[in-house]
Amino acid sequence: MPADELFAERLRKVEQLAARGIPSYGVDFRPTATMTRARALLDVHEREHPPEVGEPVVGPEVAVAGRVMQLRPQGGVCFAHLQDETGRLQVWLREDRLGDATYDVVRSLDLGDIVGVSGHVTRTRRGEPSVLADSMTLLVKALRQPPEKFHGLQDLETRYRKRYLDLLSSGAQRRHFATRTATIRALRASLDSRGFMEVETPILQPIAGGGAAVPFVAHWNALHTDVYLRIAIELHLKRLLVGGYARVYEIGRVFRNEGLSPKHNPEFTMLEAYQAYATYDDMRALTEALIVVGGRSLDLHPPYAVTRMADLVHERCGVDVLDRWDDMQQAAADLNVEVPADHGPGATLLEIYEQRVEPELWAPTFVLDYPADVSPLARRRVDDPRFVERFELIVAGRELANAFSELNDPVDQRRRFEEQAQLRAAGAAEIPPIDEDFLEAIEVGMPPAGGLGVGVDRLVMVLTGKMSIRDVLLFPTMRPQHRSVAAAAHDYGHHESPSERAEDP
RNA sequence: GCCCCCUUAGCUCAUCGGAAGAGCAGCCGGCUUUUAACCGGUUGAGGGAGGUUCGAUUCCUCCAGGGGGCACCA
Repeated sequence: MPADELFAERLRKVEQLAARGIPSYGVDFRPTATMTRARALLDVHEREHPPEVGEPVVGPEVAVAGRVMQLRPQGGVCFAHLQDETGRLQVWLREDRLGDATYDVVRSLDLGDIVGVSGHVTRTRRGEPSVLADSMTLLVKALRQPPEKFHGLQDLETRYRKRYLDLLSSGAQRRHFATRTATIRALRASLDSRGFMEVETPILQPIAGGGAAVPFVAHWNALHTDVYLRIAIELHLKRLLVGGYARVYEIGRVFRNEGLSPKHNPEFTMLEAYQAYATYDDMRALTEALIVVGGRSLDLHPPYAVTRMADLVHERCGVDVLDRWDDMQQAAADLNVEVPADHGPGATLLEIYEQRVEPELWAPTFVLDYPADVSPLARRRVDDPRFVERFELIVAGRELANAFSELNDPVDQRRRFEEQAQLRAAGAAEIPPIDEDFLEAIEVGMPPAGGLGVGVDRLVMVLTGKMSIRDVLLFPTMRPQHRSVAAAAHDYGHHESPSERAEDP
């Protein structure tokens, strides 16, 4: 039967109930127990009042509410499994207890409806814990069918686009996303307990800096100007260090105008934390402390391996990159690593590392000391200014964390921004323009500090063993479907904006 | 942006160059301790647009969406 006929059939039931004065929505009902709690009450009752053989169990009275997931009507009796957040429980609906009027409602129940049931917890002849209903109230008539009751929702696209269907038909999925929340809660608690202050900083920015990524553009009608969605949190948190806070962090969404992949979602959750009078060595300790909070099944117990990038490349590729610094392009060529000709030694070294070393790093490893020219916000090493005090934590070939001793020398910072600006002028759209407002803040004086960024989604992927970032996002970004795009364009009307006038690259 | 694969009923799955089949859900009837309840009856489908063919769901082209890979990705 086509979807619209199934829909019409349920709507017809709503009207029939209404004709008899029975509402299908907006009915107040106060559950006194969850499904899990009601089961527990039955267990306790049976322990304290062991039932005689053949005698019916009459446990405590409860009121439960949930979605109808299974229906087994058989004439004057009907068994249904109701589901709430905690689980499922059978309710036992009898015509002789409910009366004709209510039992007519039972006869019209469909899978997916939400009902409230009051009665004593008991156990049926087959031993199934149940609520023997003294009353039943229809709370919601579902107009659309839930997914197939046995196989659940299989279609990946539907599970991503209509996550509510995925969740309501899969307790495993509900538990899975609860672990994501638990992980984030643990990160927050850990930072709070270390004296970090959680803050909120702007998402709409005139210059989206703090990283290298093409930003999303938004239009601000009142000011007739475009603004950008942030690509990182960094620069505002550093302004707060200037302002005098010693330890700040934010867990929030950042946006990068890039393609989709199992490891990339255009919007994702970043944790950034900054600590005054600390270095990247302190950030390493902090990273270990944070990761172990969420790390359960995986072997993520610190201490982790610590190696310098130059040493890793030397060991794994047999190339002494420090020796061949001025010859790095040739070193890459020798290793069959393709590098754009305009890459300097540092960028070339990073390319070699990312292609040849990083994918092989499975056990948690801190990779230390990145080239300075690819790390414009990090402090140079005193002993070798070609490198900065920066590390990434690599687990299973993925970057989980990125941290450095923050650059607080405003003169060096300006010089590095200007070098970056040259790359931008040469066509690197992912390099942000110089942020004078940020430089001014640094010029007021930012204490030496360590900073840490953690890709929360990737952390959750590692902790839960998921291979796709879509599986740790409740609502992953999906390509808009045509019908909704047309409708949205119509709803919003047409506003000429700089972003619309700009050529799409 | 490129390459490969996928799209059959509301859901879960079959089949096929020659009348598209099932389970669940739905509808009608039966059933007062069921468990993916059961029994009888019954409605309903090839993502979209073209092309090849006597005939296309099947073969071809394009489009859309999805999955994987590449590119991109501090």
